[in-house]
Amino acid sequence: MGMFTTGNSILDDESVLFESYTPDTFVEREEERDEYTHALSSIARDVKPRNIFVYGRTGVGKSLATEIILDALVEESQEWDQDVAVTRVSCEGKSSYDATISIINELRDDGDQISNTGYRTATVNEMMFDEINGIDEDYMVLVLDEIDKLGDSPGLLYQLPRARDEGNLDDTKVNIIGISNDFTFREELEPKIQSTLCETEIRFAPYESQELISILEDRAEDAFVDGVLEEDLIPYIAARTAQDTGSARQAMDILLEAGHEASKTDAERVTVEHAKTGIQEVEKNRIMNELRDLTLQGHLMLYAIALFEENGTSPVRRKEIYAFYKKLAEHFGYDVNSGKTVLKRLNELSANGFLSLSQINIGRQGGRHNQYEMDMKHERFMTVLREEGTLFDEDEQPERVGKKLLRSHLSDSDNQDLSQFQ
DNA sequence: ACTCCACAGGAATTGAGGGGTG
DNA sequence: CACCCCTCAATTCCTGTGGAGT
Repeated sequence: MGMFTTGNSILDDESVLFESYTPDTFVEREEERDEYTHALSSIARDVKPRNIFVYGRTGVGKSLATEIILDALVEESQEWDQDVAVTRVSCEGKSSYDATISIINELRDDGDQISNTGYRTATVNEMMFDEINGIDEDYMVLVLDEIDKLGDSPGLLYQLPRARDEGNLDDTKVNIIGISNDFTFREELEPKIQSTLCETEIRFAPYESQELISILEDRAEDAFVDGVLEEDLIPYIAARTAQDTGSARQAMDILLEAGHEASKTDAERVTVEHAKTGIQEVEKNRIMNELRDLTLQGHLMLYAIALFEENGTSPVRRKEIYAFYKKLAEHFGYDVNSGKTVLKRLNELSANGFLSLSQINIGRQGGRHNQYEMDMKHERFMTVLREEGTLFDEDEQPERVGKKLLRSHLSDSDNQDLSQFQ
């Protein structure tokens, strides 16, 4: 059997389960979609719609609903004799400045793009308003996806909703749709921005088990060969996912991994057992992806903590992590960062869910300090670390190398305490 | 109720790296 | 070319603080 066989007896067209796949029909989420469509429908009467703020966790259908509804809007608006331009920008990992440039480039021709750096902020803002004023359509819908990931909130969000009042925009009627994964984002906005940006709010709740079942069944029909899914499979995946995140994305990933597992083992049907493996696989991929986004220094820090964890000295305070991290960095020949930088990074790792942080205060004798421990199994982290290959080659064993380093570190750092045992 | 420890975490700053304009 | 702008990682400086011991 070749590596890329086409005659798979389990999977028919797995791409239906990929993130990149956009289905043309949308199952579930009817209420939200009605609300959404309704909010934009005033264009038919030539009235500028109110700005829309959409929120809900990842994988609950926000982006897909937006895409489908806006496609329909562009099409239907012809019947109403209105032209609508849609511009979509993802704000993930961008500052206001970057996002503004993305909007400009989105509106410009391919040959006329500007660079991400170099211009002063005022110039960039002016360019954006020029572009927006320059479009031919009567209405423009500007979708700001992942708006909560915008690095510095005020800039762009302050400019845009108020641009009309300030006289920066003329004929074009700009409507903003902000999409956020974070519920608290809205409350953190300045009242002024909040009231303009969130004129209409649409909340997408996490999917419930039953809804996930219909989504999975819908996709599975095209993705798998008929009749290969064990009866309990989809309900099982749906139930597990509903308890965890309620994300259709996650559920589909698990289903796909279960399918892979079944084909890999030449099974005839995809079973709940395969799904269990799938769940682990998805979790591992998640860690791997997030790990890939971390710097080498971040890997070093996690490695240090994983070793403490393996040694059974579970929550470790920053001071100790730092002392050991320093030795690791020297051993591997990397820069040694200052204590403050390490603290900052540890807190970032906690925010990303790699570590969990607890504050300890032992009063007069010791004051206050932070303790960290891994928020995942250290064995799993070690595997990913080896496969990732930043600190180690595939054939090396991080555990073995580290154990030795930790042991020698502990013996030089407190040899007074240790001497009484020898 | 007050003290006082050991550190947390914010602010300000720097320096390298990206790239603009005239 | 000289000079300017934005970003990002990291550093130093410094003020803030929770609660056991008194």
